[in-house]
Amino acid sequence: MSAIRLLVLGAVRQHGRAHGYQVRNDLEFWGAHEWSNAKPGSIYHALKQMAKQGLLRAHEVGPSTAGGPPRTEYELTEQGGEEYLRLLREALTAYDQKMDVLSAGVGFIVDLERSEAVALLRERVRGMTEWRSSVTDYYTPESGPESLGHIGEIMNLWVSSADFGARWTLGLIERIEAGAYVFAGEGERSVQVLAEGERNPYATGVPHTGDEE
Amino acid sequence: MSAIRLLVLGAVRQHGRAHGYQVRNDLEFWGAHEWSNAKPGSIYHALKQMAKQGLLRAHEVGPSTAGGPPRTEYELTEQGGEEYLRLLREALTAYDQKMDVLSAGVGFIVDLERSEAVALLRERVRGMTEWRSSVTDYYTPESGPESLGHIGEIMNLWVSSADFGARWTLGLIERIEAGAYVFAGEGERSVQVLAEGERNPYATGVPHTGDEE
DNA sequence: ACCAGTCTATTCAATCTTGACTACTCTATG
DNA sequence: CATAGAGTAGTCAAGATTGAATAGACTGGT
Repeated sequence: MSAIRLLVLGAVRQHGRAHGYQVRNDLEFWGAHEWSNAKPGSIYHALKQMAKQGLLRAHEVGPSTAGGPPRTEYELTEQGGEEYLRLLREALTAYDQKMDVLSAGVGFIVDLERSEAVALLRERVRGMTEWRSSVTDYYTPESGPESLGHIGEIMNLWVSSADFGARWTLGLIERIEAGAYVFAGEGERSVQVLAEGERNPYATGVPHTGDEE
Repeated sequence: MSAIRLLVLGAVRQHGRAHGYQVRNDLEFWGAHEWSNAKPGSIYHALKQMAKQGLLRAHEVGPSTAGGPPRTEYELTEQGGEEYLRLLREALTAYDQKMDVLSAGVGFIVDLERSEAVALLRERVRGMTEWRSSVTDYYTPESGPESLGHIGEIMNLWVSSADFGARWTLGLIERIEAGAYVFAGEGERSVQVLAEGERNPYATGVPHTGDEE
C-alpha cells in the first residue's frame, strides 16, 4: 500500500469538500511532500481514480476568482469513509518498513478512539517481534551467521530496524496511554488544515531534500 | 531512485551474461524479493529499459533445454558498468530513508575498495546529521514543539529514524575498518550467485511477508 | 499411461508515479 | 503601464510497478 490514498482521503475528509489544489496544499502543510510520494500528479490521479471507484463524489465547479482552470471538488462517500478508516487502521498495524505509510497513519491517528489506537499499535509491535524471530530463524544458515559474509549486514540492518521500529512504537503507546493528544470523542480534533486563502508557512521552499534523484 | 536498476545491473554483472530468469533467481537468493520491489515484471521491465538506454547489450538465445520460451541474455556495456558504480555509490551515500536502496548498496559494497566504502558511508552519516538539524530547526515553531500536537510525532519518528540510521551506519563503518569482509582488490570476491541449475535454498516459499496489501 | 504439480521463462494490461508543461490571474516594481 | 514573477489549478506523456496469465517441459505417484 502506498500512502497517497490515505493522505488524500484524510485531507478531503478534513475539509468536508475540497479540490485538488487544496489537498495538495494541505499535504505540503503537513510536510507530506517531504516523506511521501504526494506530488501533484499523484494527488490528482488518486482523486480521479477514487472518484471512479465510488470512494469520492466529484462536483464540477466554475473557475475560482483567483484564476486558473475550473476546479473539481470532491467529498467522501460513505464507502470512502469506510475505506479511509480501513486504510488508517492498516497503516498503523502494518509492521513492514514503509515509513510514509506509518507517518500518514500517525498523522490521522486521532481520528480513532484512544483505546483502538493503542490496540492497533500493540498489534504492530506484536507483528514486528514475530517477523523478527521468523527472519532470524529462517536466514541463519547451519554454517553459522559468519558464512553469510557481508550479506549478513543486510539482515542485520533489517532486524535492527525492526527493533528500532518496535521501540519507537512502544514509546508512542506510552505517551498515548499517559494521556497525550486529543482523540476521537474527547473534544475538538486537532488535525490542522489550511483555511481558504491562508498562507502556507511551510510552502514549497524545498529546504531539505534527500541526496538522491 | 528505486533499488531495481542497481539490483539488476549488479546481478547481471556477477554473471557476466545473464537472462531475466537468472537475475530473478539471484535476487530471490539474496532475499531481495522480501525487501525490495524486485518482482518479475519489474525485473524484465528494467532489463528492457536499460537495454534500450544502452546500459545493457541484449542477445537473443534459443529456448533452453529445460523448456519455456526463448530467452534473452544481457551483459553490461561500458556505460552500464559506469552506471552500476554510480548507482552503487549513490545508494550508499543517500541519507534518506529508503531501506531497499541501502540494502542493495550494502549487498554490493564489496565491489568498491574498502577505503571508498568507508568514505561513502561517512558521507552518509554527515548528510544525515545535517538533515537532522535542518529539520529540527525548520519545523520547530516559535510556540514551542508542543504546539505541533500529535503531528510532532511524525517529526519525532523521522528524526529518531535518522538517528538510528546514523548509528547503524557508524557500526558498519567500524566493522569495515576493523577488517571485516573482502573488498575489491583484496582477493576473490564473495557476492554469491546461483550456479547454472543450482537449487535456490531460499526459494519463493514466502515464509514471512508484511502485513499489508 | 495419465494427471497434477512444479520449474523454466517471459509477457501483458491495469494502475501508479514522475517531471514537465499549460494557462490564467494577481501583484509589485521600475 | 508594461512586464516579470508568483500564485492558482490542473493535464499529460513517459516510465515504473503490480499481479495475473501464458506455455512448454519435466517429475512423481497411481
